[in-house]
Amino acid sequence: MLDIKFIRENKEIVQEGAKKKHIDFDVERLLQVDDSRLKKLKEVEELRSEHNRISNDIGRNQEPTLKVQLIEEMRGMKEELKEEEEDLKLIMEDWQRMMLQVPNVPDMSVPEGATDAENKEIKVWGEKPNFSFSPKDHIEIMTALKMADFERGTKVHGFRGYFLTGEGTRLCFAIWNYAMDFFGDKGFMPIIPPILDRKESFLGTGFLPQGEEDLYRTQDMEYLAGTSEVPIMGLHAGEILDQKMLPIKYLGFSPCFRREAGSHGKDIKGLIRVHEFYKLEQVVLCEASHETSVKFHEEINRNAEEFIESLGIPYHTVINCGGDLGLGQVKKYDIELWVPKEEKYREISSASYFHDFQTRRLQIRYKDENGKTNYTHSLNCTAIATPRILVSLVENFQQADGSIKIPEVLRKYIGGRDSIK
RNA sequence: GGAGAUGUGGCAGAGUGGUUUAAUGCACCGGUUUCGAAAACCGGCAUGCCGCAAGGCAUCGGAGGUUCAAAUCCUCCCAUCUCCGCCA
Repeated sequence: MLDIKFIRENKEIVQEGAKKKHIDFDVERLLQVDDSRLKKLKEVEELRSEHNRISNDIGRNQEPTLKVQLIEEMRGMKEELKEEEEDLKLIMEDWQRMMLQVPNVPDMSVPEGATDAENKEIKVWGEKPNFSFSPKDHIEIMTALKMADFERGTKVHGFRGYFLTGEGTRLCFAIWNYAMDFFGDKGFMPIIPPILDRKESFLGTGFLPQGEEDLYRTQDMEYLAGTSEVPIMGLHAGEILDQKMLPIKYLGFSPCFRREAGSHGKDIKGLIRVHEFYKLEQVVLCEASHETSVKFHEEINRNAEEFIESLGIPYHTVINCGGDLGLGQVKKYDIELWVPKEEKYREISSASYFHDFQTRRLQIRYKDENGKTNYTHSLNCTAIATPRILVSLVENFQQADGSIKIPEVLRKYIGGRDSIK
């Protein structure tokens, strides 16, 4: 959510921002609704003021006949006030609905474009493997090594189901434990949040009201989060933090549930697109300055790059174009890993910042040194997602004999072994 | 799942229909005093919105309702505590 005053004072910027994001939003219409909101608010408040004044007089007045007379008078006024309040309520509902739809303004550096096809590559790292044999895809490799069972996964879960078995499971634990150490060293506090959450945190982070169809919902009207960003952002909702607490850096670990509605034809096999997976996520709350947000955005994205580099998997980083940004995002980088069999890069990480878009919705604030209350800024970036990482890991490190070479840094987390056979 | 109790500012805590613009204390901030500090004294001290300002409106866990008037009465929801049941 944006500040209505900011919108009023910068309506061209907000309108241009929506256009760049390819989101259909009419700022003029919002401002018209806001005009009527302010007008009606003034009328209602004046009536209430008069109403309160006379009510207090009645309370103070001990003379019975005058009291009865005033109470009679108030009845008529009450009717008028009720009507006006009803009008205001309707306007407010319209206003709030629109306010939740105002897209945050993308940064100047975000490239134009409608879809992810127009994201711009800004970095390439690593050497793509040259195989002396015909490489296999991750499904074939992992099935042969009994690291995963897709057929039975489908039997038990249905479409997009999978079991991780044996060394596949061990490899995940190794990656999680390595990531805990790696990101822990960078000052992130590990945290396991509730992933079955009330709707407030989804509204606050911007996954609702848009995006309802991508979420699983329970019979108690709770939702399963698709990322620990949701509950972690909810963690400090409604709080006024001490500036000395900032920046707050959390490393969330959680299962993630995604319905993948509308993507039925895509990635129908393997571990690329699944309904449930596990993810370690970097979440940062920092002071309300654009420069600080940018600094942390670069930092958390770089953390994710360094993690991938330490594993030795070739990747590139892209800056997402306007049309590929979410409602609240100001700017986003995706890190994509090389998948040899497909001969293309696939997304593993996504780093975004929001300014105060999320924290305004969630009411996460802090007092600065002047005693002024500000909304914090928020950012998040994948640390590592499993089992998707396994796709690139097993395909890039597959050997002629069908085994997989384990990256140096992971070995101590998997019993010192250097390969999976 | 059942029964009961409770929910008031950063904290403690008064307030059960109308001089409550939410008492009082603690904490915190500023001042006086002091070489400096403590103590004492004086002042300030919730949040949001409208307004250039004066000022006004709203908020006592949340949402509705009754009333001329609600922290106070009613309904539903949420949370906490105590007990019972169930359970990894």
